[in-house]
Amino acid sequence: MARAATTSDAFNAVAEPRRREILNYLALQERPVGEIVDALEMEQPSVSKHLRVLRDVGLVHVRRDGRQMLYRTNAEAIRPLHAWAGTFERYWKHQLMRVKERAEEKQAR
Amino acid sequence: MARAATTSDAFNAVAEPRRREILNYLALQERPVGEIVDALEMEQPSVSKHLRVLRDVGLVHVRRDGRQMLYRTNAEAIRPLHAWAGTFERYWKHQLMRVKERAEEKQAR
DNA sequence: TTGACATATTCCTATATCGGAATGTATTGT
DNA sequence: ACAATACATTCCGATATAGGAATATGTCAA
Repeated sequence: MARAATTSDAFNAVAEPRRREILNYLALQERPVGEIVDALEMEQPSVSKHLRVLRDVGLVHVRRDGRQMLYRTNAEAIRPLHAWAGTFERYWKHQLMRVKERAEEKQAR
Repeated sequence: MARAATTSDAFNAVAEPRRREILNYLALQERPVGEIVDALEMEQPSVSKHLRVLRDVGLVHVRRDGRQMLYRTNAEAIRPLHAWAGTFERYWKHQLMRVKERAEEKQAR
């Protein structure tokens, strides 16, 4: 078999650096495609395709305004990702504490 | 061109569901490959390959113990992911607040 | 209706996997 | 040294992109 489809979930969608850039850019406020193209210096078809993926997994919302399409990041859809990563928080805190303890032991000697 | 290499960063590495399962499993304590194979019901070569990817991006640590290789999740490497997703927290909180406000307005009428 | 503008989609190609099967390598026990 | 155990790697085939170029679609303005 081959790899899982990118459109399957948020994890795959944000694996692409360009799509993360787009999400960052659209977090503050909605923007038309043309502005994304200019701001991020990407080809228009490329932006449209990435937006399509982001839209399919619900990471962005769209609405039409005349001939423009206004996109904005749907932060809600990023929560599961944050939540998953967050389950490891206690572990890295614990790891950091051990590093700190060792440093203090060394200091004591 | 084609897609970015999976081994390039943590985002790509965790895009694969099986690798997330492995990370979850190895978070609590280190385990030999064989136990991962049994616990997650995956083929041994498959597990080894996923571990290789995780190791290349620093998401797991390894040490040898006799003929076993003991792997454990390096939670530290997940922090950047958590941090990135966390930058959107204020937005989803804001969105939720608006939803709540609308509900209350409706209630008032 | 026609033309211009803003986006989306399609077609094509090179490449990056993922899984399965087979094989290679390292370490231990006898 | 040799067999057994525990993993890792390689080779293969099917599929999923990402990007570029060209084209299609939708909307507004005159």
